[in-house]
Amino acid sequence: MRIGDLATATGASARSLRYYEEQGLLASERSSGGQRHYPESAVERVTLIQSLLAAGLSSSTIHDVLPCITEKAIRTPWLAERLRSELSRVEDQISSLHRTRDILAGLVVHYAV
Amino acid sequence: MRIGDLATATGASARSLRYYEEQGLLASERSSGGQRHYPESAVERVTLIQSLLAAGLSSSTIHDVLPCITEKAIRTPWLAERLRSELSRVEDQISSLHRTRDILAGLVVHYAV
DNA sequence: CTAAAACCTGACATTGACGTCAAGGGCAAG
DNA sequence: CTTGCCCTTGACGTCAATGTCAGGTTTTAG
Repeated sequence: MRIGDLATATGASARSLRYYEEQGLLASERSSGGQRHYPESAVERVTLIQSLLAAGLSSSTIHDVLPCITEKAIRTPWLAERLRSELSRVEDQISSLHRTRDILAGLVVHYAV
Repeated sequence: MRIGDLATATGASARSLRYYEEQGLLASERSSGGQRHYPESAVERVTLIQSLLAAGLSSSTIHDVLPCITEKAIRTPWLAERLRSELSRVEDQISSLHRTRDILAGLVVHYAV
């Protein structure tokens, strides 16, 4: 598929897809004319990238952490530690959001008309 | 308390506190010399602002929604709707983060050394 | 073959919540 | 009164992901 197809399939803009590639998060084959072509699996890859970005991971962190999904060889202790660290960051973020949600919910109850 | 005290009490920088005031999120009295003074209650107010910012609310949204905590008069249907809308945004964000956490947790299990 | 649609690179613009620096004024201790 | 620290406003810088525009090339439909 070409970049426009991938864009509509994932909801990401073509600009974002090129940016992901520039950051080393997403690979592409090039046609003889230089245009990007992606396998079907790229859809899943991009939605994963979107999830991690939405969770507040930076693209450089994702770059450090994402390859382990496809390349099994680089299973280092450092990577495991990095993953655990990001996981706990996300868990902290979730519990913080839970408290904030409770605050908002309290307001909603209080201000229901 | 002065701005430095409030900063150390909340962990926010003095710059951030001035920014909150500029955005209409935080009030202050001024001394004769023009320096800001805050009541004790400002600590709670600032931590609340921090929570809402961390939850992804913009400062302008917080501006729309925060006064209802202190000023009881402005209980409008519009405000209630706005609150509900932000609440559901935060809830969506939480469940999205849950999925992301599960992905990361799966990776951690897989790459534990 | 030709026109339209999609794509390319490169560069500058944007947004939001701040950091940071400059140049000066306020305020308590000695 | 002076020293030193904290404060003031104003302005410009930052960062990350993305928008947007320009000028040119490739691919596709007819």
